[in-house]
Amino acid sequence: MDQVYEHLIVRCKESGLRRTKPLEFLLQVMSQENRPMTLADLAEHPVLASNCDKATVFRLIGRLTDKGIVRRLGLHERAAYFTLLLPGRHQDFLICSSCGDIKAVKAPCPVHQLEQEIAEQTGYSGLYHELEFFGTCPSCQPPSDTRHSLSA
Amino acid sequence: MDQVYEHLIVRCKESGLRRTKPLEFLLQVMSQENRPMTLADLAEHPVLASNCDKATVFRLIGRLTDKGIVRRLGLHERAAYFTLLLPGRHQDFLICSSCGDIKAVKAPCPVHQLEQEIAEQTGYSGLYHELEFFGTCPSCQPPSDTRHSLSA
DNA sequence: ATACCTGCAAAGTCTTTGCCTTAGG
DNA sequence: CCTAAGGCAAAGACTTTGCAGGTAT
Repeated sequence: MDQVYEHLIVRCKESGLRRTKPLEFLLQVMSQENRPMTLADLAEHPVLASNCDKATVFRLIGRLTDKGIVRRLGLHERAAYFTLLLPGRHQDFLICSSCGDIKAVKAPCPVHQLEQEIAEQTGYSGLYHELEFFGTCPSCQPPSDTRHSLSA
Repeated sequence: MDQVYEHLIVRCKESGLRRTKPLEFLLQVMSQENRPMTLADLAEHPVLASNCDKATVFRLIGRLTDKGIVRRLGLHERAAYFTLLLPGRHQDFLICSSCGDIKAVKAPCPVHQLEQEIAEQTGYSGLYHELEFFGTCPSCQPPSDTRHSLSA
């Protein structure tokens, strides 16, 4: 836990971020909580609430995301996504982090068995899952030499 | 495609929704696009933009979600979630749709191979994925008889 | 005929930015 | 010293709601 914190501090330094109090507090909170958190979760956490501004947390998160130290979860646009729920049809998605293009994954989803196990082990009911793959689509990749794009 | 539309119309009727123009247009658009869409995607779609108000789309989506005809994707609170990106550590999550509790899934993630295949088949680079399980946690389930909750 | 639904517009909530000050390296 | 980072406050963006009139059943 504390090891994680130290690791993060090092990576921030390597990334050229200045070691400020707010940064330290933020990393401390995130490494302790170890779960996805919203800006509000973070900013309202006692440690952060009493030590730095919401805007600072916001900008820190932005920098950490740029440096690849933090990841923003979910379909990226800042808006809710909705999809039809059709009986017997389950879709997984492939999303381009750059242009935001979303397409359905053709391959069968390999998660159903795990879903079953989780239901049994945790007592959760009405279980379903969402699986998204993120990456950079061929059109958004920097033009290199002779890469064959097998699909658009 | 049109079959899907008809199916949806039927389900809406069964759910007690009135068959209004905006509803028809919305279902038409969603069944044609067949991908996750934001409220803005929907409301700004030519068909909907010229035929109904944003607020109407919003309320329709709400009703459809209540009826289980549409699903809202992602971690549900209306806010972005952030998580640490630690080398060699991948986390999948189990989220309670009712209380919003988020915990990490213990079991190893079964998706890596598929991820590999997708990278090869689509030409996407820098691929990663997010997998979330949603359901109702034991504490949020209506108290029934003698269910053993094997974990909290 | 009535309850549900729509459109318009305003209010709310969370996010994002400007600007000046502070402080890390 | 110089420039990145912080704090405060205002502006933005998307979502959500109130209300009055329309319409499916």
